[in-house]
Amino acid sequence: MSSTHGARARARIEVTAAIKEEARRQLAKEGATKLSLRAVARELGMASSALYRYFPSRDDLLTALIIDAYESLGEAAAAARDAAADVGPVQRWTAVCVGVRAWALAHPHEYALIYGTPVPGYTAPDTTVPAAARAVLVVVGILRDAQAGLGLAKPPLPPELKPEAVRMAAELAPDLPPEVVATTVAAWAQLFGMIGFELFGQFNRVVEDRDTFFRHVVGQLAHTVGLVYPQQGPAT
Amino acid sequence: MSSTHGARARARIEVTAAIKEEARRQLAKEGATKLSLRAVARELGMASSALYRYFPSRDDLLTALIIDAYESLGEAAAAARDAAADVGPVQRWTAVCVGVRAWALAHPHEYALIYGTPVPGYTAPDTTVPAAARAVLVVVGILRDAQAGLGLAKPPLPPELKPEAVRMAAELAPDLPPEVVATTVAAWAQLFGMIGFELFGQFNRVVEDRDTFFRHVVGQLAHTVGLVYPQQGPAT
DNA sequence: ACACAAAGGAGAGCGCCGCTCTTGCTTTGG
DNA sequence: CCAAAGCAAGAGCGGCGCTCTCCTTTGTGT
Repeated sequence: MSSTHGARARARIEVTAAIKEEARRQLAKEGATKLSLRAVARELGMASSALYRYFPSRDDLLTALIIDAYESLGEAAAAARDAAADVGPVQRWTAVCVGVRAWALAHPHEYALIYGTPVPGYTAPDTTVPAAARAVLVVVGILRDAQAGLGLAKPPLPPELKPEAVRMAAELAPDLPPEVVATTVAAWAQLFGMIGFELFGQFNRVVEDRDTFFRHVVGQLAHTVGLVYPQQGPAT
Repeated sequence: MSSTHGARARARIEVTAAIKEEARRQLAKEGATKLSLRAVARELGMASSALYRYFPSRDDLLTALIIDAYESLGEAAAAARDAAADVGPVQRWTAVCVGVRAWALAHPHEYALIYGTPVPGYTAPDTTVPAAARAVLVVVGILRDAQAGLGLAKPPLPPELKPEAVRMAAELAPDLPPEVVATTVAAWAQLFGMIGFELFGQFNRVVEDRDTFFRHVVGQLAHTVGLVYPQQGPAT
């Protein structure tokens, strides 16, 4: 029971939070490569060596920030879904995609941290996996709702990809058709291709009206994953 | 005309090439963040300060490597296209996409350099733009050939995106339908979403048979950009 | 042919960085 | 009450990007 017993344990929690807070500030301002333990310690008025009592290395600090970033993105996605609770599945899908993009634009360095180039040694610990899954589970939930409601179209899938799709479905959403799960994973990756291109400057001098462009592409993606416009009424 | 006159100018070219070569080696082995001017100089047996006669800063060296990487990718794309000269447009599209992915898998750090997180204060100089365009112009050429041959389907496009599409077409391929150009840009971004996810570990424990998965998604993308299977015969 | 300017190379040094080790001090728990 | 554990601080190591100074080599105009 030495969790939050004494003042010592409490202080440790507070200092850890303060370190992460300051690190996040530097991350947002300068990016991951400029984040330095010495600068964090300096800003907090402590010796740089003392910081190693809380994070054994710079990469461990970054890992903590990565997990927080995944959580933050997951919350943004969930919030976007909840704000679009009373519209059709396609609109809800679009809302979540737009929300994810908005989060990325608002937190570019944190986006880069989780979806950009991995850090030097680049072995993501398994602790990041559940956090990373949160956002994608939001769209999976939308597809689930759509299936229970208006229904889902079954995207085409070549037979040689069927076993892979079945495996993916078993791991991500056993109650959804494998075709839908496989296509959703692809759409998810494609979504972040769009966002990454916009964020990392690949759309400079190419795409100007990015809001409209993004919404259109996301609407097309809704089609490919099996969501259809409610007006068209799928067969049940 | 002091271009390649004396032995001095020649030596400068050679030393510059040697620096880039060694830098590329380190880049391929350790990644961009680990690339250090001092290590390059050490490996070349020269003082680190001497290196600044050739590249005024580390970022300038990186910029040179970025341009080379774009060129390398463009050549890989062109080679894939030429190797698939005698098949239909869809197969040629697929071949180029597969070639781009293969290049990325073979040169992960160079891929990360150009499509991953940009370096901190770094804004891509305009010299990189034409190099970056090479690869995408390869697929534009395929679409051009398809239009001249079996024809192109016109992808759906909402009216509010029409002016944007027209602008993009004017800049990239004036002889192609704006709908096709806009959709191709989106597909290009989506393609790199897939590649980035695979390369940066986002597909770990999610997608296993990545060859098959990638080929399928790329085939679907061929549809969305307006390429149709020759067997189905488009209207002319 | 020779002096002179330009270019390249080498070393020392500045202020950063991540990280370790040692030395004390404070809190904690038996 | 006292040993053990936790924590802060300082010094220090090697490495980094980059600058400055000094010296040698090279090319060139007279």
